[in-house]
Formats: sequence, C-alpha cells, structure tokens
Amino acid sequence: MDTLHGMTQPPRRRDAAGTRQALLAAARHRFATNGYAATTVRDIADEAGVNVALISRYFESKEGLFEACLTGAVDEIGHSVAAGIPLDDLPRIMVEKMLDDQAGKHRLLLLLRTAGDPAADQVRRNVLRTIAERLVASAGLDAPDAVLRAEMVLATALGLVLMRSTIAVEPMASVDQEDLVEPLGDVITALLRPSPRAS
Amino acid sequence: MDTLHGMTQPPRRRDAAGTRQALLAAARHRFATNGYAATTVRDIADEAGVNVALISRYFESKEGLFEACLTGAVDEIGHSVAAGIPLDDLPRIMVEKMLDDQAGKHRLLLLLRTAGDPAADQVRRNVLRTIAERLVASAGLDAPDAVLRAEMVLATALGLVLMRSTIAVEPMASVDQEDLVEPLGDVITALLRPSPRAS
DNA sequence: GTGTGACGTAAACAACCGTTTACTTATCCG
DNA sequence: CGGATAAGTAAACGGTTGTTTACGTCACAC
Repeated sequence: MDTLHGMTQPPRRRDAAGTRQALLAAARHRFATNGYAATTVRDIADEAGVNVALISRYFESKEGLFEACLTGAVDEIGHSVAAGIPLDDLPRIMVEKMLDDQAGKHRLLLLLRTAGDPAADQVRRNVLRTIAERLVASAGLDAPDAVLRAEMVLATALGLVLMRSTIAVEPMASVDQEDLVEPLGDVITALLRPSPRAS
Repeated sequence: MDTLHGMTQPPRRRDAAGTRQALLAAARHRFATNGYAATTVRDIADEAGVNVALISRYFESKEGLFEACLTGAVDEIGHSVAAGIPLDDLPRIMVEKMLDDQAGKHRLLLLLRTAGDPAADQVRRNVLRTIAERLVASAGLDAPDAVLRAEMVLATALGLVLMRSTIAVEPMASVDQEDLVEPLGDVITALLRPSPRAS
C-alpha cells in the first residue's frame, strides 16, 4: 500500500486490480468512520490516490462501491464467525475480532451505515440473523427466545464498538481490550447459558 | 400539505415559537432516522410545513438546528434517568423509556448521529458518562471497573435500539417489548450486581 | 519499433446543497 | 383605521455533489 493518504509515491504503476483494491480499502475506511452520506467520492479517490472517475468505471456508482464494501465485509464476518465455538471462548474471540485490528472494527461499523438502498439493508439483516443463529447453535439452546437473546449479544457488541470508537466515551474508549473480556463474558453467560433462569 | 406530516390544518397562524417547535420536531425526526448528512434542510422545512429560510433565521444554520436537537434530547434524557432507581426496576424502565414512544427512540438515536462538530461530540460523551455514573450509584457499586460495566449496559441499550429500529433485524424488530424486559434484566444483573464474580 | 487497447486523468456537466436576499403579508398597538 | 414590525415566502446565490466526456499515456503483443 504505497499510495495511502498524502504520502508521496512512486509515479503509480498501472494495475486495474490494484487500484480497485485501493479504492475498496479507502471506501471501507471512509464509509465506516464517516458514514455513507458524509463521504464524498472525491474523499475516497484522494485517499486511494487515484482519479474520481475510476469509481464509476470500476463500481458503476458511489452506491455500487458501498455495496461492494458491504458484501465484502459481510463475507469476511461470515467466515470469521464459525459455528460451534465453545461459549467460554466466545467473549475473548469477539473482543479480538472486533477490536484487535482496525479492519474488524470497520467491518462492524459498516453494518451500521446505511445508504438508503433496500438491497443493502436486506444484506445487513441477513448476516446479523445468521450470526445470531450460529450463536444459538454454538450454545446448544432451544428456548423459543434463543435467537432474540443471541441478537441481544450482538447488540451489545455493536454498541460496544460504537461507544469505543465513534462516540469515544471514557473510560470505555481508552481501557485495555483485555478488560472488556470479563464483562462481555458475563453478558454472554447471562444471555446464552442454557438454563440460567429458574422460576 | 399544509403543515405537519401532511395532515391538513387550519391555514397556519403566524407564531414564531410554534414554528420553532415544529422545526425542532421535524429535525429530530429526520436527523434521528436518516442521520445528519443525509438530511437536507428542505426535507426538514417541508416536514414542518414552513419555508427553508426560517431554519437559518431561528437556528442560524443546519448545524445550529442539529445542536438544538441534541441538547434538547440530552436534557430530556438527563431528566428522565434519575439516580437511585432500584436495580430490579431498571430493565422495565429502560425498555419503556427507549421503546415505548417514538420520542424515546429518537432521543437515543440522536446520540449516535454525528455532524462533525466537536462540541456536539463532547456533549454526547458527557451525557453517556453521567448516566453511567448514575447507574453505578444506583447499583451501589464501588468496583474499579464499575463505570465501564455501566457503560456496557448503555452499549447494550444503544445496540438494542439500533437493531430494532434502524437495522430492523428479526425477531428483534417485531417482538413485543415486554419480551425484552427479562433478557435485558439478565444483562443488567450480570454487569451491575454488586458481587457476582467470585475470586 | 509500433500501434492498439486498457489505464489513468483533467475538465466539464447538470443537479442539489446550505444560505442569503428581496419581497409580501399577517398581526397588533397607537 | 393605519402603519410599523415581526412572520413567512419565493427566488437566486455560490459552492459542492455524483457522474460523464474527451483526452493523454503507459504496457504489451506482434
């Protein structure tokens, strides 16, 4: 990645696939951090170090570029969240996937960004529903509200990323990610442990 | 299409305070549901049934109108979330405040909308921090990570509103709000109960 | 070498943005 | 009344948006 931000670069070789990836990376970053409407195609092109017209050429439109970002993120999320993870390992894995690198954070944030496209909204709903059902399977639950509870785990994760990055409220934003594992584990246990609620 | 929401009304009297409120209501609705950048001043003016120029007159600018919406929401949140609420009553109160009426939902969503204004971001951080500290006081906690855990409760609440309204993932979106009380109570208990974690 | 097609760019495009100006009209006090 | 002032509006402003067009220029087969 020789052409990121304002860094001066060797005169740029011609490589369609490469610039396509550069545009995708820049768009993921901008869309995730600033949202769809607040991001201009010139912002993305500048960050990728290429001309604006290439967005229309490679992705047809700004909305096409956004959809490419979203489906890419959805694929990566789908691959990294496998079924059959032991419940005890879940909190640490979630914290690592969501907060370890920038990419994981941006993937999650992209799920919250909307471009007004109904198709994109459906993609969003599907991936969250699918992940929730995998969590239910991993926990071995069969209660009628199991999926609802799994989605509440995801709600906690989404809110966590938001408060840590976008909103940046203290102490949540600056605390070591290790300190998030235990409380998140408590939440997961409370929501997904097979029979925690007596009557 | 005389005034609010298209509802026909008496031909609109001249009332500065009234139109100011109409603009505020329309702006809260649009900003909360569509975000700051995706909302145009003409959208807001049309929904309020007044002319665009009045936004600049009464609130100086689009950003001024947004700040007025945000501080208004922050005030109402601050008033409705008192300190000293019994931990057992908290989940039901939170569900009612956040999901009962549209207004509560919009107040929460406004906290997630950003206009690029640093002052607004600070307001956001302050109110979340303050609410978290009130939760700690209500729970009677003094653990070093108490505020962090309280903020995680708020993260769950924010994620819940997002998944129920903006993302609208099933079954979270369509389930009766009563069914959210018990799982939310489990989360609050797991995070805020004075001594749940042995050593 | 050379030309041919893909890659990249600069400039222009119409449409829309937030904001301002110039103007009309209702309301109220004397 | 009647005119002064506040409330509201229509239209235009410069700037920015996403997109397209027209034009260089590098790379590679021959």
